[in-house]
Amino acid sequence: MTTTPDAEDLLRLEHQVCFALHNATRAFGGIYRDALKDLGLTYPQYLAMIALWQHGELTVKRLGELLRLDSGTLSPLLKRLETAGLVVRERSALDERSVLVRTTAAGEALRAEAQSVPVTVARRTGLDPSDLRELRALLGRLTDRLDAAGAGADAAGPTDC
Amino acid sequence: MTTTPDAEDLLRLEHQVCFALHNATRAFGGIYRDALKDLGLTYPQYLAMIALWQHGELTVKRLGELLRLDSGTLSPLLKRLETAGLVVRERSALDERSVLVRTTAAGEALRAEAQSVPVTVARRTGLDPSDLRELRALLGRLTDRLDAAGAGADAAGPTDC
DNA sequence: CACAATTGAGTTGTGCGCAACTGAATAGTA
DNA sequence: TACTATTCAGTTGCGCACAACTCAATTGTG
Repeated sequence: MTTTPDAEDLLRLEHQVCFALHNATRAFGGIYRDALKDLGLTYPQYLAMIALWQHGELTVKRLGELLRLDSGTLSPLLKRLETAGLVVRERSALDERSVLVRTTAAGEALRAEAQSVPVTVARRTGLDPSDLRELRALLGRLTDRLDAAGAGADAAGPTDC
Repeated sequence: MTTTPDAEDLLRLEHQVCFALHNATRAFGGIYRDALKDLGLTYPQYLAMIALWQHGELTVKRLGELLRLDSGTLSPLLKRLETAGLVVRERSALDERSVLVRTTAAGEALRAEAQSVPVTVARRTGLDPSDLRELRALLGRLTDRLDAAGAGADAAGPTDC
């Protein structure tokens, strides 16, 4: 049915969706790097703080689920946040395998400063809030789809070739 | 005009567009990692090869412009591709500051194998080509906008607050 | 209860991405 | 023609992402 589009065409840089995605992520990263400089946070650290502000005390595992990160990334990241005095880590008494992470007073204090970050980013980018909401929803669906495709064997529907 | 949305709301994990973007990029990365395993390439290396297949010989600088990467990232990446025997680097005779990068025979041979990668990825994700085209265009505009905002001072238009 | 399997956090190693820097080559200018 | 400024590639250092691994704690099963 679909005439196979010229194979050559598929390998053009401009045609790689993931490349466009990658670039947008990095461009956004630059904006955030700037906005977060004063807070002394990297963007992933900022996301971790957001998760902790929002949910309160979390295990490393739960935090990893929320942020889509494994312990290999989170452990050193949390260690840096702890060194910065923003969080504390403590073995769970109920399950000694788990480690509970929670914000310190300094970490909570940072929350007030962080309020301005989304505002700054929105202003700098000048993007329409409703467009952003739509984009976010679209990306969410895309990620779910890709995760499903990554987890199982072939996705694309049961009747696929 | 727009009633400032609750500041608390802006710091919710689900509301971070960049987070959604980041996650989609990483989810896509997983798919590509799989698809590229046989070629022995990482995703950024794959993009570099695509650029070289498409444009032929390129300076490191030009390649960096195409891929949105600086020499700090490209130099070691190209060194790895050279070690793998896929590209060669050579000082330009016209301008001894520049280094020309081009594919080897092995690098060209890999092109045939790489033809299947976009097909595999498309099949695994099962995403509608027209949706993808639209998403790519949207992301392109977003990136341009973010780059402009990052380069200049405040973007958001001249009449912004 | 004993013991294998699983779970949770951490470590190690590799590669990417970026800032800040070095050093050589070229361009621009007094 | 000297001399400064810029350009280009590369290096260093740091943080993130991920695979593969370790080790202790817990769970499941006989």
